[in-house]
Parts: sequence; C-alpha cells; structure tokens
Amino acid sequence: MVAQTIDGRATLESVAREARVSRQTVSNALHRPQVLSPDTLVRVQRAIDALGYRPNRNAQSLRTGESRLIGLRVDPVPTLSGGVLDRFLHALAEGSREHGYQLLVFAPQSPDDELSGYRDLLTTMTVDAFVLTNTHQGDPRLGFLAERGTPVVSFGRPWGAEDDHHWVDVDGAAGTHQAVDHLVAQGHRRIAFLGWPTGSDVGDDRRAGWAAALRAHDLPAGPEATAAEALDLARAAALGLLTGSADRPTAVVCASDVLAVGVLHALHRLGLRAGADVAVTGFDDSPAASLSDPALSSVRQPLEQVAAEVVRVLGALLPRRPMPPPERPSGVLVEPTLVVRESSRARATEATDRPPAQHPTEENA
Amino acid sequence: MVAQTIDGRATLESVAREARVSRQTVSNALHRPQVLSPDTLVRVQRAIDALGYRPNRNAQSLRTGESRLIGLRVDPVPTLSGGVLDRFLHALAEGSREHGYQLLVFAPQSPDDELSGYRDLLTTMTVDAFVLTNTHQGDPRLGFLAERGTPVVSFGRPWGAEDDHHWVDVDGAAGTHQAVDHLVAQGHRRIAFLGWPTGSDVGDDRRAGWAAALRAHDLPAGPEATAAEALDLARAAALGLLTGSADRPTAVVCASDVLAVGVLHALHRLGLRAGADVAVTGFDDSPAASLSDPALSSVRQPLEQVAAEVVRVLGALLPRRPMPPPERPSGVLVEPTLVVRESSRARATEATDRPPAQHPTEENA
DNA sequence: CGGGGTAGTTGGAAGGTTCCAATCGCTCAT
DNA sequence: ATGAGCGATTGGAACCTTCCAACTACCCCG
Repeated sequence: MVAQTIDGRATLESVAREARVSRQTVSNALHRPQVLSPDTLVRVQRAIDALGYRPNRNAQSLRTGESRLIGLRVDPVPTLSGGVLDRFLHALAEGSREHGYQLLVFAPQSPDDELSGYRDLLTTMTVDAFVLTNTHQGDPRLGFLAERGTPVVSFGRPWGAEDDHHWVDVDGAAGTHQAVDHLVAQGHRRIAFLGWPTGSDVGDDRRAGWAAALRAHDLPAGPEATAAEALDLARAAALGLLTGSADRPTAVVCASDVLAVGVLHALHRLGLRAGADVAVTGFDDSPAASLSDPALSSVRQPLEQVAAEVVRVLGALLPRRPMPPPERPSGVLVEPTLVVRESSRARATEATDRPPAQHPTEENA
Repeated sequence: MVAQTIDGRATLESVAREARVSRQTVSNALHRPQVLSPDTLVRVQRAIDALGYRPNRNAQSLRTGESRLIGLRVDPVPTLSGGVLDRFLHALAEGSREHGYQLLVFAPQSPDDELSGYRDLLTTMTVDAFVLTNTHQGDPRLGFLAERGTPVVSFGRPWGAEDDHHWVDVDGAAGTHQAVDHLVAQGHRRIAFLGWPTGSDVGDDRRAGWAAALRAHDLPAGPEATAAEALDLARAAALGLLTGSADRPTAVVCASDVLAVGVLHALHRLGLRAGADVAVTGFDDSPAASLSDPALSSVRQPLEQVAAEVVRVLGALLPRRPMPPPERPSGVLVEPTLVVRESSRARATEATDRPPAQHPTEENA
C-alpha cells in the first residue's frame, strides 16, 4: 500500500490516499485531532508515519501568510559584546523552536538605510516578527515596525519617553547594587565606580545602581571616573581613580569587564594586589573574566532567561488571533547575578568572614 | 491608477493590472528582462516601483522547491569558542545575502538524535543547504546529508579517510608555524609547545605546525606538554614546562588562548616576565587575548574569509542546474595570521631588532 | 502573396497547504 | 415516521508564484 510520490516526498494528498480519507481529514489530524473519530485518527497517524510525512512549510506559509520565522539582525560591530551574542542566540533559537518558530539571522544591507533589511524581510513575507537588540532612543526601527503592526520585542528597554513597545531587559542597576552589597559584606566602605562616559543609557543605569546601593548602606558617595570601552583608556582612568585622592577606594565597581580588567592592570602597575588590597567587579561575565589574573568577579546577565522571556512575549503577539486584545506594551526586567571570583574576595586571612550565601561562586554559577 | 490590493500587499497580478500586461510578463521583467521589449520593461518597472512590489518568498519557494535558506546549527556548548561564532556568523550572513540566500539558525532538538534537526528542516523543505561546524571523524551528519544529496559545506576538514564532501578550513599548522617563525626572528631558540591532549585533530595539527617549523629552522624539538581547555589545568602544565628541565624554554607556542593565558599565569607565579623572559603565543585571538597582561600574541583565524569561501562553494552547489557536473569534493585551506602583541615582543632594550614586517601588529590587524 | 520563422506576450496549470461551505450518516425528539 | 441537530468527513477554492505550451504580429523569403 505504502505508495510514495515520485521524488519520495509525501504530501497531504499522498497520505490521504494511503489512509483512504480526504486531504482535509489528514490536515485535521495534524491541527485539530479532536474533531476526528478515534479510529480515523489512528489510521491517518499510521499513514503519516508510514510515509514519513511532514507538512511542506512553504505551502503552509503561503496559505496562512505566516512564515513562522523570527528575524534577528547581527551587526558587524558586535552590539552584544564578548560571547554574549553566543549565549543569547542559542537561547533564542532554543526558545523559538519550542514555540514552533525558527530564527532567521540576517546582516544589515546598506549602512545608510537602517530599515531596508527589515522592510525587505517583511514585504517578501519572509519573517513574521523581529527581535531587536541594541535599541536606542528614537530608534527608527521601532516606529517603522510598529507602524505596520509587526510583532516586535526588543532586548533592551525604551529609555526615552514613549515605551509603546514590548521589551525585555536586564536590570543593570540591580547588578551593580548586588556588587556593592557583596563588597560591603566583605567590609568595604570606600567603593568607587568606573563607568562609561555619561549619556549611555545602559551605563548610566549601572552607575545608578552603584550610587543607590551606597545610599542604602549609608555610605558616602565614592569617587568615580569614566572611560570609553577600551583597555588603555580604562587603565588610565583607573590610575587616576586609585591615586587621585588621599584615601584610596578599597573597591571599584565597573560598568563592564573591559573596564574592570583595566582596573586590574592599573592595580598591577601600582603594585597593589587585586582582591586583597582593592576589590574589583566587572559586568557581563565575559570569557575574559574567568581568565584574568586574579579571576574577575562579574555580574552575569541571565541571557537564557532573557531569551525565554523574549520568546514568551513574542509568542503572545504572534498567532494573529481574531480581535487581538489591545494588549498594552509589556516590559519585563530580569535580575542579573554576581559571580564572585578572586578579584573581590578577601584573602585567606579573612576567610573567617561569613561568605554571603546569596552570591553564587563560580562553581555553582 | 495605482490600485493596491486590499491589505496593501502588491502581487504579481496587481502589478500586471497596473502595467496592463499579463502576470507572466511581470515575472519575466524580474527574471529574464532581456526577453521583453524595452518599453514594456520600463512600463512594468514603473508599476513595480509604484506599488512597491516584492515577490512573495513563500510562493516562490513553493513553486520552485527552493527555500533559499541555509541552515546553521548553534550548539549549547559553543563549538566555536570565545567570540569566534560572532564573527563567523556575521560573515556568513553577509555572504549568504550577497548570493540571495539567508541564514536559518536552529538549536539542536534532542541530544540523543543528532540528526533530527537536520532531517526536519529538510523534509519540511525549510532549508536548501547546510553549513556544518565542528565536524568530527565519522560525523553522522555528513553521511546522512550526502545520502540525500543535500548541498553541504563544512567549516573544518575531514581529517579521516573519506573526504567526500566540500569543506573550508583554517590551516592551523601554518598558524603555529608562523608563530615559531616570529619567535625565531626574535632570537628564540628553545621554543616549547603547550597543546591539547593528543587525539584532537585540530590540536594535533597545530602541534604539527610547531614541530615542522622547528625542523625548518634546524632547531631541536622543544619540550612540550598538554592540558585540556581549562585555565587551571593549563597553568599546572605550564608550570611543569617552565620548571621541568635545566634549560628553560624561552618561548611557548600554545594551541589556544586559554592555554596561553595559563602560561602567562604560570610565568607571573614564577616571577618571570612574559614577553621579556619568556615569549608566549596563543591561538584564536579571542577578546581575552587583547585583555591579558601583557597582551597576548595570538594566531587569528580569518573567519570572514572562511565564511566567504563557504558561501562561494555552497553557491556553486546550490542552484540545481540540469545535469550538475559531478564536481569532485573541493577543499579550501585558508591561512591564519599571527597578531603580535607584548607577550611575544622583546622589551625596549631590544627594540633595535628589526620588527618582522610580515607579521601585522595589533594596529593593522 | 502565402508560409515559415521569430520576438514578444499570453492564459492555463501546478506546487501543497488551509479555509470555507457543503454533504453524509446518525440519533433524538416530536 | 420525519425533520432538526450534530458529529464526522468531504471537495472546491484560494494563497502567489513559475513553468509550459500556445498564440499573435510581424518580417522575410520564395
């Protein structure tokens, strides 16, 4: 009985013949099995298995107008630095698959027209939705996509006024706050901050967490400095921070791992021991963090969780149901976790200090 | 005149009406413009522009049986470590686009069935071809895909006997050979190697380059050691290498950046200065390389070039022409480049040495 | 002046799916 | 007994494109 089509690909039609039912019944077996009588269902199932039938995705997409693909742009200059993209991408692909979607990764086409890539994928009906990363204030993509009703979720919140889109973000301020908590628990009182130049939303947020934590602990505002995301600039700024005033900070919270490594270098140059003399924390837990000497404590973004949330929010937007409830734009903020390593751990002499249980160490991170 | 369809999407049909020609003529205008009379062509073109028409990719795919998507699996444990995936992915997306293809990124489904993801994407006609990474000897994917004639190019050569598929790879041996050349030019004579445990094809290849280079320079085989890809193991192995024998090596070539950073740590622990006392080179030029102290010289894989070659080879395989010439499997080997930083540069006192011009320094890398 | 060739253009069909309206076979209440 | 009602199943149409065969002018040559 098992009669394949010429080129071996089973179709709805061929399955229907095999099971001696109509096309539509096979389709129902796949999409609304409850409407079929039990014995018909098993008969169709058997035929499907026998022929190894899998629906042709292109035909489905053509008919339904949905491609079940989610677009994600990868930029030439990595917007998600140092291995962050790796983790996020995998988590996103995984999550999408669980919702029956797949990920289409594309590169920007023309640097002048920011939107062309998105427009193309939409008008050719190649993708149903987008995940945006690295959105900035007044990002033209948000308006453009909202205008044509494309489901969009951005990794990164709308820092500006209009938050008329869905987003998922990591609470950077909570991350630096955690870092300060940890340092205070280690006995530190003068805690400095090394951040990016003012004006970057993410950077300002991380600074705010540090400042708020100092206030929460009734500590005076520590010294601070800024440097762009480059090792030599960070090192120079750190030198200033560590030699500038009479009472040197005993700890430095940084807005990124690169900045933190700059501090480590500065300490080394000054003959100070990171961890023992001055504690340092970074942000992002990039691969470099565990390789630095001493290993760098760093705030780790829960990218798997971010990706899962992104997919969840997108999933609610996607299957264009009849009369979609005018769902208000939803924002989700997830908490990062400090990974404690040597750069912020007191040495053996102070090992009697109760280790703060809420902060995972490398082993269980 | 400009009459959009109800929901705003232009179709071939609507363009045809607008230009007062038949559907087929519009299709010809897109695919075989030379068969149209010049004035018809411009008339159709005008209509296309006026309506903003772009062909529906799903309909095209259904009709032609080609989705114009290339599948790439991203694995939970990053097979391309430390930012390598970032670069490769972007380059691949870019290259695909230039050939009219796009990249579909998927996560493995069930860990037990290695092939299920590939099979699904094929039988649902979601992708036309695959790019494989991290292929190993007897990789089941190669046989499976070859069996059903799927175009495949792997990043990584078939180390085993049967090389019946197309591949692009980086000449790791050439990379370590370059490193040795550079070190010899700096006056080093006792050059050690720190690699991975024997049995890894990639690792063995990198070791072979080091060994061959020593022979080429008439140098005795230096000491060597192995460690798995972990910082503490690398450090321990490096300590053995540096303290084991009477005449300590003055340079260590490593099979990875992690191993090299382990050597840096060991040197620091021994009170030796990396670069000045013992030169060190890594492999992959991961972000951590430029952050280490001192900055690590490292062999950089030309991933952009690899991706371009992958797409080129795939491009030749893809449009299923009538009677495809039984093209023999082609292999492409591209050369990596050593990026020289402080970890392998003699200090100021020896700055009179002529810097080897063939090796780019960080600035022009 | 009629027939073969050609450049340009055309309508029908197919590709595999889902939506829609209709049909079939029963049961149950009247 | 009969028609309403319901669960189960069905065929036709549509989604949009490309392939194929055919058709229309028109030119040229015999």
